[in-house]
Amino acid sequence: MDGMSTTASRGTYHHGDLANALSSAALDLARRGGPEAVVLREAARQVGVSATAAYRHFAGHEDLIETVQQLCQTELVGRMAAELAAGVPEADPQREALRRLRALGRGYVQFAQSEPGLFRTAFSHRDGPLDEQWAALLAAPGFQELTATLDAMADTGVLDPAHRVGAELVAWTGVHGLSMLILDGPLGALPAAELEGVINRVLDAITTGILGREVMSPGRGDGPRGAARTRAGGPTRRASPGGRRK
Amino acid sequence: MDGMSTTASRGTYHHGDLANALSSAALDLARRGGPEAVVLREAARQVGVSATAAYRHFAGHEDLIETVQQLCQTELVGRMAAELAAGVPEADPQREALRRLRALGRGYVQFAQSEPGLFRTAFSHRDGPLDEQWAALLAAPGFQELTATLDAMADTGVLDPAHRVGAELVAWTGVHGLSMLILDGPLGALPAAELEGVINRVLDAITTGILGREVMSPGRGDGPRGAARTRAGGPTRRASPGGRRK
DNA sequence: GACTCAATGTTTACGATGTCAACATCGCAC
DNA sequence: GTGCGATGTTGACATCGTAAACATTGAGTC
Repeated sequence: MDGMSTTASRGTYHHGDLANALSSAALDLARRGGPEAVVLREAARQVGVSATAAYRHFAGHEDLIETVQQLCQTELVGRMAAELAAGVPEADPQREALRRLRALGRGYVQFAQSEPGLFRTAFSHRDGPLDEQWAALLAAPGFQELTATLDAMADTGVLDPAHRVGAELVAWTGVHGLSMLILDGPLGALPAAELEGVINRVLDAITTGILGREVMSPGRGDGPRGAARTRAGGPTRRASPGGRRK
Repeated sequence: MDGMSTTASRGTYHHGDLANALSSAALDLARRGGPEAVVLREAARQVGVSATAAYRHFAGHEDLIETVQQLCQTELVGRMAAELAAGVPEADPQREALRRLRALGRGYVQFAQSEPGLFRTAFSHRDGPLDEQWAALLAAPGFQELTATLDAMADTGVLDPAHRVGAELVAWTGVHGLSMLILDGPLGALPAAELEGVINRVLDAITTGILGREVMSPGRGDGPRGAARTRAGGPTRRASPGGRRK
């Protein structure tokens, strides 16, 4: 996807593909040290160019890191899709849908584990307009697969249509919180084997949470089943992919 | 909790309580702008002291921000406990346990919403030993209440003891992911009313996920129950990281 | 082919930050 | 009172983001 890009001691005055080279270098920095490691001067240094040259292609540090963030998000959904494709499909449509849901979740968490720097960068706090920040992610294959999978769950009958609405957010918040607590929270201290158990436990709970049986104890008839007001509206109206570039 | 602390133009050469004053000032910075706003020189400036004076009380910037992080975590659990105390107890022990679980979750998310800077700082990435970073949080009232509540759920029978193990992490990861996606993710773009719906939807799902009924569709006898390998019981030996100290 | 000029890089410089070293001032024990 | 350790201050340095002024190049145009 990139010729030689980074670390090129060129002889020509003009680089030829500085924008991409800088992005790649910055992405590498993010991979190693997360968002705070993305430093403009260092990226320029690695590309073999003066620091201020970056300003011909990026509005500034903020713009650079924003670009890197997009790349990180792309890698994330890539991993999700990869994990989905890796597994073997099940014959039964219902089980197949559940398998896909889990595969997407695992991909999400595995990406966070294997690329902590990129994951943190993908979700690092930005100030700009949220639409532009997340539009691409939501429209990307990995997330579209999630919607499709949940639809399949509803279609095949595993998932009560009444619980379909907002289901993507239940899944997303679950795996996201899990990933975050592994990277920046106390879960990072767990030994691998134990952590694996926790991950499975949470993924199970996410599935269960999406299926959403009644909340009150089902083993006893006394509980008024209404304890959970499920008035979740349609989330995330899908943002228009407006292309801005200063 | 602090006398006059910040913004004091003192006449004395010695401040008297610089450590606390700096912590408070830094906490304020975190409140406004999150972890990256916690800048040592600015804190010193607000206290009315030279920048390097801070080094008499903190090892450096890292140490300062680490202290602030602890304070943020304390405020978080405080909010959880407050939300718990605010609600009216239910007579039925089962419903009471469920109410408490939800109150803790709401407190968590509400803190993230009302104090985004503090929340982000509370979970900002640190390098140090994880034990020291999280030991206090896990031992704090707010989190102890969570354990107690889940125990109560198990004791009263709402929660199948088989699903008790790891339940705190299901709850935590859920509310944490929700909070994160609101602050640093796409959920921040949602209008308040819609967001409220999403929050309730996710909190419902968390409860359901903890209760953990079987995963395969129960409405139809065909589905071989076991589709989603619910082998969470594995090595989920309670989440508290062993207390090792540097 | 020489000229023009907009795009692309470079040098220099400024303010801000974290941090160190050397110095100043205070309070408290003897 | 006299030291002396604790606490603050001044000055300096490296690094970072960024702006201004200057240099180099390639692509057209005559």
